[in-house]
This record gives sequence, structure tokens and C-alpha cells, in this order.
Amino acid sequence: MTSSARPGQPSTRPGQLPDRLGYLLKHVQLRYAETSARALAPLGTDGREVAVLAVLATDTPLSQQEAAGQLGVDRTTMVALVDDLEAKSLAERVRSPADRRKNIIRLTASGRELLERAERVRLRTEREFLAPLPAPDARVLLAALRTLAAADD
Amino acid sequence: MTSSARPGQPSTRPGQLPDRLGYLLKHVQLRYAETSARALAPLGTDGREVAVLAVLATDTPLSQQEAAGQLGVDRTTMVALVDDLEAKSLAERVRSPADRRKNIIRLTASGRELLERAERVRLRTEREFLAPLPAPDARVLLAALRTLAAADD
DNA sequence: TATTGTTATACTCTATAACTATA
DNA sequence: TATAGTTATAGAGTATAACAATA
Repeated sequence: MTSSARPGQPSTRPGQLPDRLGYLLKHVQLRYAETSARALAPLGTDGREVAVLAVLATDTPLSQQEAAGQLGVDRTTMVALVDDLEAKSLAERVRSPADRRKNIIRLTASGRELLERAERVRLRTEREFLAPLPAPDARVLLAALRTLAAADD
Repeated sequence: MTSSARPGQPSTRPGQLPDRLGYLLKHVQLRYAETSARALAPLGTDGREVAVLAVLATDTPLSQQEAAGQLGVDRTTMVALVDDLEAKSLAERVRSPADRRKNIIRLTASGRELLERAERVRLRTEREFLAPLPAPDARVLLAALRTLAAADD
């Protein structure tokens, strides 16, 4: 691809696509998702699943709904995520003794093992993805994204 | 939020969600999409549609496939986008005289008018969305996103 | 009555395959 | 044969509504 969107004039014309925040966020996100998927494929997993594992890998195990809250997904969405983890023997549902409505999700040994390997891959992938940026800019980017992700406007 | 992910230790623990590039990109993108949708709703449009209008508002009108290429979507996806624009009388298909297989997409007067108003809303929305950031950081963020969106790894 | 997990269902977004009309 | 647009269809991803078990 050439694309070559000239950064020429301020232009009376409506901002070119690559100047739009919405377009940029969407496409960078897409590009990273692809990059990440390619890097994690050899481990038989993807960024989504690894994020779920990471959330569940706390000292105090979470119920499905608590995990859903941290992931920012609906509890009905969480069901399928846990189903998949269980099917791959990466985690298991345990009825909470304290409140028998709740499923406590426990990572299995292989779940923790996969998470550990995936985390190494993730760190490498992020580094490579950000490589086109000068290091200080990469740090500013990360900090800015953290700020914008948290902002509760 | 506190989070305070010290860049100190490599950390044995799996990075918290808000430290993950994938999570950050996804959630910032989602937040911006919501913000943008809310701002454009009074105009009866959304960021997606405005992006399509912006692409089509060139001096030399584009065919559907050319527009699809610039938007980064499939030509089959483009069909529905143009359908919607036509249904709202914002654009119209004109058979290309040069190559009768092609549809040239022409914006109507009201299409250009909507685009103009939407662009003002977009600029204001972007400014407000980035307001939590120091101005220099906002500029670095934009530049970094442009770099990462373009990088052809 | 309210909450947790579940299922069924639907909606959005997008792509692949196959058709048509042109070239 | 190849290309532009179209249609039908299917696959993610996610949410809403309703239900069972439990509180």
C-alpha cells in the first residue's frame, strides 16, 4: 500500500481521515489486535483470553460477575468466556460456599502457565508495536491512553 | 483511579488491565465512539457516516470501491454505507460514463451541509475529549497514533 | 424481592462466495 | 477473463429479556 496522505495544507476541506481521532483510534486498535493475535496464535490463545486470565489471576479469586465488571463486559458475555476457559482446562468454576449463587473462578495450573508465557509474548509484542515511536513519545502515549481510558466525563 | 503502575519492576504479576496496550486502545476507542455519537446525535448522524461523507467530499468524486479503499472497509460493506447515504439524500450514485461498471458517489447539497456542521462538532468533541491531557501530550498522542496507524509492519 | 448465573434471542459490524453487468 | 457493484449468508461480539437457584 502507498496511501501517502500528504500532510500539506490546513485545508478548508474536511479533515482527512488520518487526522481524525476516531479513525486513528479505531485503526490503531485494529492493527494492534491483529499483531497481538498473530503473536499469541502459536500459544493457542488470543489477547482477549489472556486479559481474562490476567484478571482472574489475583490472590483473591473473583466471581464471574466481579470478573465481568473488571473486564468491562456484561455478565452474560462472561459466561461464554468462562465456558471457553473451562473447555480448555485453563480455569474452573467453583460454587462459592459463602454465597451459593456465585461461581468462583479458579485458574488451573495450565491456566497460570499459559498466562505466564502469554505475558512474555505480550510485553515483546507491545515493545515491537511501539518501536516506530521515539521512546519518550511511547511513554507519553501510554500515559495519555491511561488518562483517557479512566476519564469519567 | 489509583493504579499507579510503577515502571519499576518487571513484576512477576501479570500486568494489570490498565497497563495493557490492547485494553487501553480498545477502551479509549470505545469511550471516544460514545462521546462522538452523543455529540453528533442531534444532527441525526454519527462518526462513521461523517467519515464516509468526508472521504467522498473530494474535488474528484470517488467510485464506491475507491471510497471503500480509503475507509479501509470491504466493497460489500461500502454498499450499505452508500445505501444509507442515499436513503437520507446525503449522496447519490451516478453511473460512471467512462466505465459503466462503476458508481460515482456524489454528495448532495444537504450532504455537504451536514458534513460542514458535523466537522465543527467533531473538532469541538475532539478538543473536549483530549482536554484532560496537557496540550503538548495531546499533540504527541495524535502524532503517535498517526505513526502507528500508518506503520506497515 | 433481589441477585447470580444461565439460556435464548437479537442486533451490529463485517467478511466470503456467488451473481450481474459491464469491460 | 477480470472488475464493480450487489445480494445472500455467516461469523464475531455483545446486549436484553426471561428463567432457575439462591439469598
